[in-house]
Amino acid sequence: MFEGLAEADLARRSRPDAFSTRIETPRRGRTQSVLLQGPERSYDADATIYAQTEPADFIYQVVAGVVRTVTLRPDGRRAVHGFHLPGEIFGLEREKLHHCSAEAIGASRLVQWPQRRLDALAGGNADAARELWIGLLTSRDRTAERFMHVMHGTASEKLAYFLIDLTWRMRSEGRIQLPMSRYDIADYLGLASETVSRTFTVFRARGLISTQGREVRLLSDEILRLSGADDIAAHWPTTLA
Amino acid sequence: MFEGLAEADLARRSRPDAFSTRIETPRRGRTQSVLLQGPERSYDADATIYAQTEPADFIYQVVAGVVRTVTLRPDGRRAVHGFHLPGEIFGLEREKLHHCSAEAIGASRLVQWPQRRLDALAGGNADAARELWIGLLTSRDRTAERFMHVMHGTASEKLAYFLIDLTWRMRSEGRIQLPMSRYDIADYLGLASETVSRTFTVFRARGLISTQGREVRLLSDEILRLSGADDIAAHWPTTLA
DNA sequence: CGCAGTTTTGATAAAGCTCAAGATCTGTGG
DNA sequence: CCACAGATCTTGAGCTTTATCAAAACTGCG
Repeated sequence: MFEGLAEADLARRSRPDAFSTRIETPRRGRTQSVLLQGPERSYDADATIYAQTEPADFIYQVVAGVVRTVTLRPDGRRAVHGFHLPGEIFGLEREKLHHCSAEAIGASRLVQWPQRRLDALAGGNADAARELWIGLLTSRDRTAERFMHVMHGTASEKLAYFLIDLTWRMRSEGRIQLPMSRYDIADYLGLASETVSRTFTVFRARGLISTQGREVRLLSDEILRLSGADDIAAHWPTTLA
Repeated sequence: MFEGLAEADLARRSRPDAFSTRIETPRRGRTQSVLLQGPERSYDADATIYAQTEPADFIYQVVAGVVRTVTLRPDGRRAVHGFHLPGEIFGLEREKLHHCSAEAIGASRLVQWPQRRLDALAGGNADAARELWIGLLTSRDRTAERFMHVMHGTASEKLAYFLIDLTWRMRSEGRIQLPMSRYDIADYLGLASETVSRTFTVFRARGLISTQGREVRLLSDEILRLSGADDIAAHWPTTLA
């Protein structure tokens, strides 16, 4: 089980020149590396892209929107494995079947790519293989990093880490529109949704952030220290919105 | 940061025929796949194999003994990323530097292998590349799986999962000699060492295990249910020692 | 406007952490 | 072989954090 956690970052976190093709994205005028090419497919809000135990024939790259990967735990609770942003790849499996479900959060557009063609790519082309390899190592490291933050941290540290990580991945500078609900965040961080809410309130009271609905502004870089995301902090812009 | 969590299982968890060479191990009469070959190096108990921020020139495979990978967190606490058993590989990094330290638990023997030769292997040989690829996917999945158990579980679930996982990896049937201290276990599971102790006591009282020092016997497969390690449970021998 | 879903707040209880002390184990020197 | 010292492990009591249960405020949308 437990696909998805990591692939989120396979493309985004790896070196910007990771894959063979690249396109200019309108967003913030930066280049965005692209692995997959093919016809786009649209999904409505809350549409299921694939379900647990379905054959894992394709991997996907997000073009627009956000996808969450999810499993239902034995006790009936939901665990969110990851949020997949535009440019990010998910659905890569070791086994023949998907180990968790993928659902669109809001209307989304995706590109899909057959798993077996990826195999060929990884085996046949040394450069591509190397880049895929680095991407996987990166995604493993990201999984491990989130693990450490979430396992050892308080609710504040978890949420701070979540906000910083998401802000970074969205290429934003201190102002993000959260696509997901408090429930999603809670199930992602291993907290109760009420605790997520309360922690937002605490952050607001301490002047670390301001919120309007799902829009969050980071007001103080104290939140960076809270998050313990040293690697991100090192590259953080000096001023916040 | 946060190397090590995953490589633990790179060799062991992947398909048994994962790598090109294999040897017969005396242990329990099973075969054990081996990736690395070369001169062995011995380490005393508590010896440091490599330290954080050192150049990551080699990867290692455990021949005998057990290795733990560790980082010191900003608040001074220690986080144990993984325990590496005989046959398992660790030290594979994406960056040029090691992101955590590796220490021998008890006297150990290791084989080392230059990182760059691994690069060549992955890029040049399609079969080997494929196997390394699968190994990494496996290790990612294992990290994610542990993540889910540890993030959402109670102390009992965490410890049960730890015991089951270790028993499985040690190819044991319900009786293991823990190489690591309660402190190590606590820092691995994100618990206080006192909580680990208390949970052992609870398990003993409920007749799930018996202990003598660091030897643990699993007495009831109820501990399997507790652990939620369904994937392992599916392959579990029907009787416990 | 009003409904359904979401977010926030409040009160209470449970789980696990901290501090503290006692018990057990292990290795070492006599 | 025994005694001792240091480390490891266990147990206890109180406290902090977070989950749980409950309800009120807010939001978006038909």
